[in-house]
Amino acid sequence: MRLTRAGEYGIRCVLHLARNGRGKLVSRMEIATRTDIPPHFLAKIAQQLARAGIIEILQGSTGGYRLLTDPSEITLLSVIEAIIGGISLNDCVARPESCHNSSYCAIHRVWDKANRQLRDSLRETNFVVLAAEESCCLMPFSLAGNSNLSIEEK
Amino acid sequence: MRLTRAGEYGIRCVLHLARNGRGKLVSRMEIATRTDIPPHFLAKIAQQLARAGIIEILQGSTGGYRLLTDPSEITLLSVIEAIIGGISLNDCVARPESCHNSSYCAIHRVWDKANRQLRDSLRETNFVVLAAEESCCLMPFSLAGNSNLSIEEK
DNA sequence: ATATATAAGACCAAAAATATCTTATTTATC
DNA sequence: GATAAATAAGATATTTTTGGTCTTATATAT
Repeated sequence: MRLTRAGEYGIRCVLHLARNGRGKLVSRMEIATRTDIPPHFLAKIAQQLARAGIIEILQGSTGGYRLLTDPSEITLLSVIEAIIGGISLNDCVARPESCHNSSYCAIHRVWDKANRQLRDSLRETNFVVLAAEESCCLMPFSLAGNSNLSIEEK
Repeated sequence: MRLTRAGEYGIRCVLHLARNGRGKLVSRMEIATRTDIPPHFLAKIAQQLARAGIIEILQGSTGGYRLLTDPSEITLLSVIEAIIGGISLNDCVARPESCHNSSYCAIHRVWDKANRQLRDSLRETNFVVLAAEESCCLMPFSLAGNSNLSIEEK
């Protein structure tokens, strides 16, 4: 497991939406601009977030994205796993059947424990906490503005 | 961070050596054959292990590898970090300067904590424990034999 | 000197990650 | 209904990482 760029973008996107509150609709282009995500890449990531039931995508000329659930119910774990799939530190953990007898394997147990701890840490963190605090990966909310942007897609 | 194939091979190599005891010299080809590692790839990995002070490489016609320290002092963490470099779950953790102000960043702290937990788990596990137990990633020691092999590199 | 081992680094191939492009669809508005 | 402005979906391209191989050099025992 590794936090890929896509995973990082997913976090930024949800964090931006969380700072706007649960129901607020934000256009893809605004999110992309504010959080410095390539717009087309964001589209792909948003689809994964939507499939996971985290955001809702609205089409049409006034479309955009918005959170489906309250930021307090959205954890770092759910966002990350929506983007990069299940977290597993090695194959052995993800696919026990790839080993002959993983239940007896000492190495397997170590990775399995580490994997559980990692998931627990990520699950403990929700987006109310993150939205409230400052994050170096994003502009502070106060600077982000809101405004009706008219951003051209090229 | 992710356990790459190279990291997996590094563990297998050290585990095989650990099962032979600290001072025992084992040829590269024997290790490669026993643990199913491509011989040339093993050479590369061994060099990293040697640079980290975990094994010693002996050249010449009776050369091979052997553990420099007691298996009880060798941890999963040291082997893995010898191969894949420092463990970091995201860039933010590896290079704090890559963020504007990572010390204030809520997301940073979550990853940092998870990272510490992971390293702790890996550091707790040494190769005496691993060598004693069965591991699905390797043939059981009893089947591995010892013998003077004359294995052709082709 | 020779045979047999590893050293070291160049090199290549495959996979994954990142990013973009193109065509289609949806929706509000006129 | 036509148009403009947004996203959908998937194909494609680029870059990076990983995995593996090959070649030439060096070391050591006999």
